[in-house]
Amino acid sequence: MGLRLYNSLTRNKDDFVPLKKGRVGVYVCGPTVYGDAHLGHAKSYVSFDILVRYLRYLGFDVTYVQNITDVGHLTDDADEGEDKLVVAAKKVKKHPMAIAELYTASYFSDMDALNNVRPDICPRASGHIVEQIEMVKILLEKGYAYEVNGSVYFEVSKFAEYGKLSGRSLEEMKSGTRVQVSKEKKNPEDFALWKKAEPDHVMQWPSPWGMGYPGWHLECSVMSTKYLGKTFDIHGGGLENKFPHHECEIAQSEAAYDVPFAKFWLHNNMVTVDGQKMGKSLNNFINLKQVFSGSHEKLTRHYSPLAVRQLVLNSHYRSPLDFSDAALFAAQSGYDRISETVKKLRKRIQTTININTNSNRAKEVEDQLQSTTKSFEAAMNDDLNTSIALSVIFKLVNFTNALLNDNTLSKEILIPIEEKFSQLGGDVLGIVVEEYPSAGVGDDELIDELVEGFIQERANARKKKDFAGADAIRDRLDHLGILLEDKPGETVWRRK
RNA sequence: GGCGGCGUAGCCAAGUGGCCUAAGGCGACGGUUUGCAAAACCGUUAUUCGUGAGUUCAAAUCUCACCGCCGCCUCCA
Repeated sequence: MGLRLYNSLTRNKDDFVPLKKGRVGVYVCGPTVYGDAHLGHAKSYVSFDILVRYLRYLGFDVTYVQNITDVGHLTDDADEGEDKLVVAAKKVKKHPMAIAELYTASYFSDMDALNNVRPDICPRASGHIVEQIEMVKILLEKGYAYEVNGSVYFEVSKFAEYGKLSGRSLEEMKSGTRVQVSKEKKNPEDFALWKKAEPDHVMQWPSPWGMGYPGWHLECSVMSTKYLGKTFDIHGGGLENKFPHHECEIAQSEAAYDVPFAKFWLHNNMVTVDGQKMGKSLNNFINLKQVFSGSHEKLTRHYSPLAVRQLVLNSHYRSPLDFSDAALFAAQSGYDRISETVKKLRKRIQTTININTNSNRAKEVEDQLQSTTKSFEAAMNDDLNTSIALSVIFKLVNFTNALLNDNTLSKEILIPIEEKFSQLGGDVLGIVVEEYPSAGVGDDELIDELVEGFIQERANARKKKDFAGADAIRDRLDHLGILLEDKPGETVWRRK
């Protein structure tokens, strides 16, 4: 059975069949770059990273497009508020584009740390103003939009299928009194395609309707079409953008081109922090950099980026995920366990002399790897059930550790296990990496030397049966976050 | 007010009619190992899935009611 994905458009798990055999176009709503990436970004982009990685594992040639929003999203009401980038820029007295540049770099650095593959194309909204103006022109020509006083609005009632994604009817929306009515709009549900800019507005461009800037839904329609075509395979984004953002994208694109927009709509769920909604305007969000360094009052320690990744994979992308210090701690422990096993396995492969001494275990290993692959693919095929996929990796961890107790294994038996870890845990899930730092992360030689010195001292004490002295050394190092482990013939250390 | 979702062990979390006397991880406890630890391995840790009623041969999974939590409807991944 092949890959099935939950399609928000059909409200069903549909068999995934690409439009063009062997090729898949994926568009994911990217970040608005006016602040550091937070836990919500982690869940969202790890989830879609897994989609892309798994599609590639299945052999598809994937084009992954993720935009960078550097203009156009406003602070409060869709058509009345300020540009968020402008607000952030004013605070530090910089040009909005400088803010966009700063946080774009910050975003990629955090996503790299989470081991997300880079999208193939990361188009900027500000770099596609011309195309956005073109699309507005088409919508005006076709009678789906109207111009008022230098601004252009999309007339929602002209698009019969408006609401098909979010399941809202126009009647419902009309009854909702919370939509602030702009006096320029014919109907409250109409949305801006192009907004007239006041003279002091920093971000503005010339257009047939005067100086202005694009509406907040337009960029995704334009850039997905430019790089993936008018109809493409998968559009992903956060659940909170299902309405109105994605609904408006569909309306604009299908009205303009008369062909279906995205075939599959995937929505990932939200994160909470200690059970509370995390929102940019609520000021309770935790940045990824704070998690990686441990510098947030809600955190008792720092956590590895890949532990955060593992916590995301521990639940399903369509389930909400609650971040808490305890949950992060658990994910870190689990991540460390997998890492230690893979390290141990690789070390054994390196040090094992290549003689076939215990080939009767080869069948056992082969069976295990086969069932691992089968269970893993079954889980991922079922709407990317990473929680089960992760449990399959843990079963392989358990199997491997038990196997490694046998000292008579040949290299040939161990190599396929390592390859399986690298493929499923590495290529697909992204939590097994090619190179692990030898000891503590980022430690310089000085620390290495110092710890080795203490280990030597302790070894001398132990030789003399001075266990109190030996324990004192270990305790002091433990206090500094350095763990000693006595292995046969050597003592190794790592950071907590 | 309208729309949608969730409530599973100490914690995170999968499962959505029979394979469930409910994956997996963390934690805790016991054992093997160790000078003692750590790591690893073995074992224990929900007879029960918010509460109550119903449908069914069969329910964590379907229906209804109630309680609690959350999201969207306004920028947000």
